[in-house]
Amino acid sequence: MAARTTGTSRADLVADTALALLAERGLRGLTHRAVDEAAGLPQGSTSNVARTRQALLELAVRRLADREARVLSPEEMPDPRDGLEGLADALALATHRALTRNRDLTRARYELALEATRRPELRAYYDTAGARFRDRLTALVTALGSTDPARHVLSLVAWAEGLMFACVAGSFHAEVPSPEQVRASLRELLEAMTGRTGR
Amino acid sequence: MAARTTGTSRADLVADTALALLAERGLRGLTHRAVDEAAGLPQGSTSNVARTRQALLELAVRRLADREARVLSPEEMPDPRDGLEGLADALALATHRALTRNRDLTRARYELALEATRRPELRAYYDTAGARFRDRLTALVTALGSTDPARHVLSLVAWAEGLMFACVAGSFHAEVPSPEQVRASLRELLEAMTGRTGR
DNA sequence: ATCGGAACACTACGGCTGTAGTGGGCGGTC
DNA sequence: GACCGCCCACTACAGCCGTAGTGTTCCGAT
Repeated sequence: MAARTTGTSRADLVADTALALLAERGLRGLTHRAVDEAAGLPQGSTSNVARTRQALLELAVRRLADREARVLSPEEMPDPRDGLEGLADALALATHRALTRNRDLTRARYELALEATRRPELRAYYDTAGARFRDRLTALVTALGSTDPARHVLSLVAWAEGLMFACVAGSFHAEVPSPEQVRASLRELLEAMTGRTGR
Repeated sequence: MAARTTGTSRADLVADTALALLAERGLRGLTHRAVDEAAGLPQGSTSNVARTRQALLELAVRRLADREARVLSPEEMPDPRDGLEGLADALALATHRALTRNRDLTRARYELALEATRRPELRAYYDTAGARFRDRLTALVTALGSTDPARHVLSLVAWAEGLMFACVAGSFHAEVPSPEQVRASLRELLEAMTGRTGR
């Protein structure tokens, strides 16, 4: 649990606690009162920050988008001149972080993604953040000589997303794969996309 | 909604309705009374078939495993002699079906996968079904000359799973990709795994 | 110093959910 | 034909959830 203790506004504290709760107990465990309790706030606090459930979900999604934006920020993106290896390294690192340090955030994201299916207002945040990331990725694979950038970006994102989902929601194994394995698979993928043959 | 109308036992009707509800309204929308109503059964029926919520979830997961087992049955698997193209075709077809005809089933599976994180009893069904499918896939990629079958199977499954999740829970686009695109990407993946270079 | 407003703590309530209990009808058995 | 057991419809109830309302406290502006 353990959301921020200081320095952040009350709304951020509520949002972070909501995300932690989402990761731990799912959508069904996210209630106004549960957030109050988990955050150590007096009863009614969450209700005041976000009166309706819809508002609470939007608060959580907005906060999630904020925190993930920092992780996938341009500074974290590799230099195009680092080529295939640079991109593979950067993506492997981001994936690995999502499964370790930011595991709760990742899990909360999947919970909310499913919910966003039924709440169009939530979709907006996902769509814009996702599109921005994909645009940057498109530029990178194009620079690498991709023969079909749009399809290749979708493929890359799907691969990473599927790996993360499986690790976090346990389709195959609870252990996170070693960064080397992730890098190896990513290199393979990228090589296939650029027509290069593996070593 | 429209679950079965005849021929199936009451328990199956309840389970199918639960799965449909899960796809449409998520875990929060799955309640005993909601199933009664959606299935057109008198109040209390679902409660009798599965008294506790845990029992209802297990019923749904068991039914899901049954229905998916038919889809991913050995008969649907390609003949190893059909080679790379055969495997790519089969996987593309299965993926495409999961996104069209069996879309609700796929969505329900993701809902339950997230819930299974917190309910170990549900995990068992996923684990065994998944392991069986992966074993068959391992044999196929090995026959194709994969240089690292275990990792390659994980990679293939992650790719397909990620694509399906994105299409169903809308990370990038609600439209399902054309089967040709799916096949193209799969061929690329498989070629990379077997060291073959794409034409 | 006073006023106004915002953030906050607390209470209330209608509705829904999970689960237990109870009686009735129906089919198979001696 | 009488009996027994199972499945089923229905009711009951306690707990929790979302949301509205109300009074209070605190702070900045005047």
